[in-house]
Amino acid sequence: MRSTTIDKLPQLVGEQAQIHAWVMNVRSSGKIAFLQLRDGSGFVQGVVVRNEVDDETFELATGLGQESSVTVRGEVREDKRSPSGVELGVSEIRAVHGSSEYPITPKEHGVDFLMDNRHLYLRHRGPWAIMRIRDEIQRAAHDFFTERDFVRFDSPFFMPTAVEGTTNLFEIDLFGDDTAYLSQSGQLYAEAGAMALGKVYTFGPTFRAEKSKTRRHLLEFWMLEPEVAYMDHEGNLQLQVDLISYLVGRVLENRRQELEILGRDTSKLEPSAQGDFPRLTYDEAISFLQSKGEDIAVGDDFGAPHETIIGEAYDRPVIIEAWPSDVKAFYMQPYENDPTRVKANDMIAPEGYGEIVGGSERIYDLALLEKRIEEHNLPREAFEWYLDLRRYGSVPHSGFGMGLERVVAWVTGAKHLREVIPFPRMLTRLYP
RNA sequence: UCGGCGGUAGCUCAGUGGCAGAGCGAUCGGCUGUUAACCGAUUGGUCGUAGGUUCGAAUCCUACCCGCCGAGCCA
Repeated sequence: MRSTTIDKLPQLVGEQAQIHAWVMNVRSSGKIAFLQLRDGSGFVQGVVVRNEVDDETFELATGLGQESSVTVRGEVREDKRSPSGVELGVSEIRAVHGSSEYPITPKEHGVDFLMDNRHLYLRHRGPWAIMRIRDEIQRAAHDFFTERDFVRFDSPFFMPTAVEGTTNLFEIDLFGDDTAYLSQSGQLYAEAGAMALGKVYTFGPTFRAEKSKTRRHLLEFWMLEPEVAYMDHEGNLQLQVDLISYLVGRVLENRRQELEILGRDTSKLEPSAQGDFPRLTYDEAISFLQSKGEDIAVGDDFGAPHETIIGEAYDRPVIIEAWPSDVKAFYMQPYENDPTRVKANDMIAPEGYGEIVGGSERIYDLALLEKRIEEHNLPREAFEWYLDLRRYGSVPHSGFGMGLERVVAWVTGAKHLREVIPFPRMLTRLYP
């Protein structure tokens, strides 16, 4: 008999099947036992009836500890009570490996305990659903850029200097002679890539040594950063809206079961799949916040509560553009008619998930970029190669960064970013 | 770094000066359709750490450690 996987069982009703699985839980009476089985592809209930199997098999079934690994054979049966519509009438069980005193019991647990046991907790329904949605979003992003003839372009993780002088970086000792920093963004290198290949995107882990202890921060997170030569601010916004609406659409299309396991209200996601995201200028956003009674003035950056207030006003992500240049990074292109504002935007997710995208048109004039580097007190020598991009055939170009975990958290409805990455790295957690 | 809350059995928690508790888990037994199954029994403790007050401290005091939530910073 050929082995199959649980997700394929609904197509095999009435047939014999064999699966390689783990036992999540056993419920039994004297004459019947129910095995909750999982194999990574899905979940199914195995039913073992005493007078249909030999004594040895029945005793094996009722004695299986939580997370024992088993190979199970039986008949696939339709059953209305099962979420997948089928169950397995077990005729044969082979124990692969036992398990006893499994720490994560079928009752409630605290966050810290589950994070201590993250390597095991990943086996459970909620994390399973989230990891499959995370995968779908990454896969969809690659498809999106592939369809648009982008080239994936990998930027280094060891950096000679800060991309944006403001954030703290992790230092790496290079044999005592030199110091490198872990990348906080692949953007500058992506700009070089865009000049070589036209349309590129980087995707990889980035590191921020910020002592942030909130649900929206990790020390290590994954960022998707497209960069496009000859693309202006308007084109940049369009690309962002197209990408985000595409990602949400793909999850709604291919990961319904996972969203249901998570109890996600999909009606709250559907508008975001349609595109047509609202746009506010920075000044309009400030006025809006003031009208809500917030103590904020033009020139201030937004805090997390401000982002939440704006995000909650719309049923889909909202774009905030035309930022004051001094609250944003050094490389952002000012407006021709108002040099105090830059062609930069944030995209704020609904439901309080905060900023999911930050992007801008980049400065392409050499003199202006040199001036900004000086104004921001950045080490000029580390940026010579970056300035070269403005010396030889400089062109307008734009790009943005999307925080993968922020997007996955929003789409899945997760309470904390640590839930949406397999092994979160935080101020208070490096293990497992 | 700052503010708030917390640390008691493997897990989730109750216990505010007088014998260390419950539910779940685990173990054993029962039960023919269970859905975090149910019923009975058994098992289980450095009350975060150190010091202090007291006849007596999980409980009061001091210091420290750790965690959670929020702020700042950011994606």
